[in-house]
Amino acid sequence: MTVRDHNLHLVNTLGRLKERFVPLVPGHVGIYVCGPTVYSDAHLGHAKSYVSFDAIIRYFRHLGYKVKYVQNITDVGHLLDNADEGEDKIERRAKLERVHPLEIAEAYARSYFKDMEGLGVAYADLHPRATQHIPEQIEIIEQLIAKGNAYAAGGNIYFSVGSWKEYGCLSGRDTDDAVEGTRVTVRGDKRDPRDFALWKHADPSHIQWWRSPWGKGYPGWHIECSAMSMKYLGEEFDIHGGGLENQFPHHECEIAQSRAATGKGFARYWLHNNMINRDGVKMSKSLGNGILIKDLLKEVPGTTVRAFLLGTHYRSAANFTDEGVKAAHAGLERLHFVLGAMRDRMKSAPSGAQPGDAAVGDAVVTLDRDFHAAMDDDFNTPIAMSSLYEFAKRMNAALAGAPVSKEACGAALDTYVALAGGVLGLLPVEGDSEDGRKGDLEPVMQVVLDVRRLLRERKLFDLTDVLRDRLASVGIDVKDTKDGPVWQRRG
RNA sequence: GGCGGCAUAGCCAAGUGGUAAGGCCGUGGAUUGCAAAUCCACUACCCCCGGUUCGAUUCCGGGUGCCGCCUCCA
Repeated sequence: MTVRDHNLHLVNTLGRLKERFVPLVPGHVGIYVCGPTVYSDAHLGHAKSYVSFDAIIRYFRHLGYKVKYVQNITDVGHLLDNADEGEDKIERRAKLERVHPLEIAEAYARSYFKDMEGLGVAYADLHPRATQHIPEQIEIIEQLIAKGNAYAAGGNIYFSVGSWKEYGCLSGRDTDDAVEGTRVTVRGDKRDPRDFALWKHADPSHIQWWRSPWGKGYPGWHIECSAMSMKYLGEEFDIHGGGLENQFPHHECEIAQSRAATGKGFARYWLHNNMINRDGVKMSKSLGNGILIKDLLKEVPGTTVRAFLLGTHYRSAANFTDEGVKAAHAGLERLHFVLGAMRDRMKSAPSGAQPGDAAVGDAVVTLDRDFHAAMDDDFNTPIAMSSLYEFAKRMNAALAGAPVSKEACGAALDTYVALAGGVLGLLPVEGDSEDGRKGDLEPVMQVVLDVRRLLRERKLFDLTDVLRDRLASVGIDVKDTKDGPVWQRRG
């Protein structure tokens, strides 16, 4: 498989510049994206992040790259951000429900994957778990100690930020100033307030702990991603992605400890997706305005959620509003309509050159060019989607005009499906729900529509309209097209 | 308190130093027995105040608002 010609540029947080993408190994892309900490159900913030990266991964594959996508599952280690006692989120939940922490992690990991399936997000090639990579984490810590970048204090191991001059290269933070400006005193065992834990001593109340050269304990938050990304992608790899909120300190710490341990460059391109708000305000548990993915999917199809999310650039903050979702849904129906129109036409289109082929060919060429230009420009999905709408408009017009050949229509269909469906995941999957739910009613509807046709021929329109209204009242929409009536079940 | 980002039509949202994509909604038209769908047309002086420039929505400074991170901790 060869890689298609492209001019992909992406904004690298490391350096804050738009750079041309050049893979470490030609034809291959290694990418690591920070996965969820599985202690509760996934919400819209997760959806924004993982749908964005899903489109990015799909685009790389579309270009012909062999992609190795690694996304971790964090099942240990994060501490509650606003708790005084620094309690592990998963352990806290486990204690509440009186089960083992891994049961919590397992349950929510499943829930997460189910949500992602609902959103049409493809699985990563590997979903490694933090608790299954403790030895790898310990090994890195040992390397850091040996190189003088980490030290033991009070049973804990800390990374010495002062020993690593590049610290701050990602977030662009002048850490010295930051420290100066605060009244922070060096607390606990740290030599420097900027230092962060690589390994924590486990006190008896801790449920999950592991043996280490430094006694019973558990890993710090940042070290897991260094261990898992480098294990599966190498000490230097192409792309590291994640949410903007993890840029500092999480990713900053990852870079420092990884580079210090290996002497290699770690990730070459850093991609950060922006957040999602609701009605202009952030979503949070305390405000009670958060939305769980599984709840939203009860209201609207996954493709609608994708259309809404991809309608905003991944680096821009999205604003979730009910109206916005409705708009995304309505627009998506047009994208689905033209798909159906092309598929229908394939059944009847003649072979051999036809007068309408030029218009179709034009629409395809324009779509192909504009879509790729948009995605090549830092994965600009909103622009890519606009090229889809432009295509739909042209294609609908073409199909209503001069005859179109099967070949031309087929080429248009293939391109459209590859881009709208394959890359952005906005098209219903073939053999999806719709046909299945229609199946059992098909013979009955044939009878009903046949009778209605006879009534129409006799111009008994009051009766045909009653029939249509009554069908609508039981959730069946009938539309009269010039090729005859079509029907579908709503909802 | 500190650092960084954003602010575009009723809603969602791209983008550019030279008078602003696309989607939804709305209006008018074509088509239709009607409706739906489809197609065509129309709808924004880009948060406020200064500055740079021949010219700024796009650059700089200030203000306001919102978002993220840090400030307790990993």
